Amino acid sequence: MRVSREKAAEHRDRIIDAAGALFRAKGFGGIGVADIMKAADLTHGGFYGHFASKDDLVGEASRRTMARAAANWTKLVDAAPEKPYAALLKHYLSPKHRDDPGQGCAFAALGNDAARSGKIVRQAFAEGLAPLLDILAQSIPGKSKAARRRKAVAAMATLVGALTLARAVEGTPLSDEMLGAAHRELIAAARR
Amino acid sequence: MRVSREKAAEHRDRIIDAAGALFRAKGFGGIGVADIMKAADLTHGGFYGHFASKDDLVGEASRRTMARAAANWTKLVDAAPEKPYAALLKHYLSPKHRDDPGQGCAFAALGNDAARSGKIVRQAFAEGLAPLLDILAQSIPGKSKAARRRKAVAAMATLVGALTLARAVEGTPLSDEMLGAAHRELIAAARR
DNA sequence: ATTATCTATAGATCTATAGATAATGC
DNA sequence: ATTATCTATAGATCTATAGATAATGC
Repeated sequence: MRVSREKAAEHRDRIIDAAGALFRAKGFGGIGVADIMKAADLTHGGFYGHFASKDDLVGEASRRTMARAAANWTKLVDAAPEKPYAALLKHYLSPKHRDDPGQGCAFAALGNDAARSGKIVRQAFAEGLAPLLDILAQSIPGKSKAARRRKAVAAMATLVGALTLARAVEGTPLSDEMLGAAHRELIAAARR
Repeated sequence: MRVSREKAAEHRDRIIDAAGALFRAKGFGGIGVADIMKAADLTHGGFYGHFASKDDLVGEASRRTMARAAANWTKLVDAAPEKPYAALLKHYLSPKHRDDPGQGCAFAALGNDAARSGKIVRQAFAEGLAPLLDILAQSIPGKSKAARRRKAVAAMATLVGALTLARAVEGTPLSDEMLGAAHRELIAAARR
């Protein structure tokens, strides 16, 4: 059956949201169009009325996921104006974040997948990363603007690496140790 | 045609080496058994005489890749006894390493894939990570053994995160900036 | 006789498309 | 009449296996 123009737009929205979660949980190649459509409560064939290809959806879903992350970081920072950096670290390096990749950071969930993707996806990841680095640079203590920027970029690497490794060794004692050590060292680096 | 017992063992070896490179370059799911066998100059069907399943090969190839990394790090550290930590950083965060994932660190190339794998693979990654952390902890300056350990774990997160992100945004200015900022901040943290 | 390898294929899964269906909106 | 969705399927690819082949090594 057909559906109103408004409903169709809502369907497209649901597809992007379902894809955003499933890609992060299983990787770009680990989930098929049919399963994404099933999660959005639509049939497989309808997909190609909304998107030109699966790659097209990969880009859309990645952009939305990263834009939401920036909004979320801004909210976290605004809610803790006296210690914004600590609030970001606590949130990012929590076991809860580690244990729910489908709702978490795109860079920690899909960094390898993006690296293996084409220029368009990598460009989208670069454009999604920039605002997170800006928020970090504004939250982090530091002597000069250049120093804050450098610390922010390195802190992002530590956050993404710690979460990625904590997930890769999940179920072993190294997993919690990874989150704890990264947290403590980032706090120490901020005091420099 | 059949082949000697010795040749068969060499074939198995070649399969594991080809898989080690191809998995790192394309991910566990991004390369098929047929292509791995072709890279090893063998036919597809012969695979199942050497391994019980593709998952079996994933484990073998991961273990070998990580064991070689530990040997390589030891060699790097031994070759620079006066500044072992700096030698490791320079090697790991080089553009050359970024641009050749098939010959590089398994954690930066396959961290996401490992996180989505079963317990057996994650356990293998944990066992492969431990010796790298030990080498880092021995190379890094620090007040106490516990402090060196903590710095080593956090440094590993920074290294893996920086390389992963540099690859994810490869082709944009952020890529080189990521390697440089991680390098400089890790050196600064070691001086604390 | 044993066994490492090869050919051929079964069975599953995945992207993408073609054509039918049915409700919307001019 | 237009168009969003659905059914059905083509074509490609992937893991795994069955059976044939041919060289090794007792």
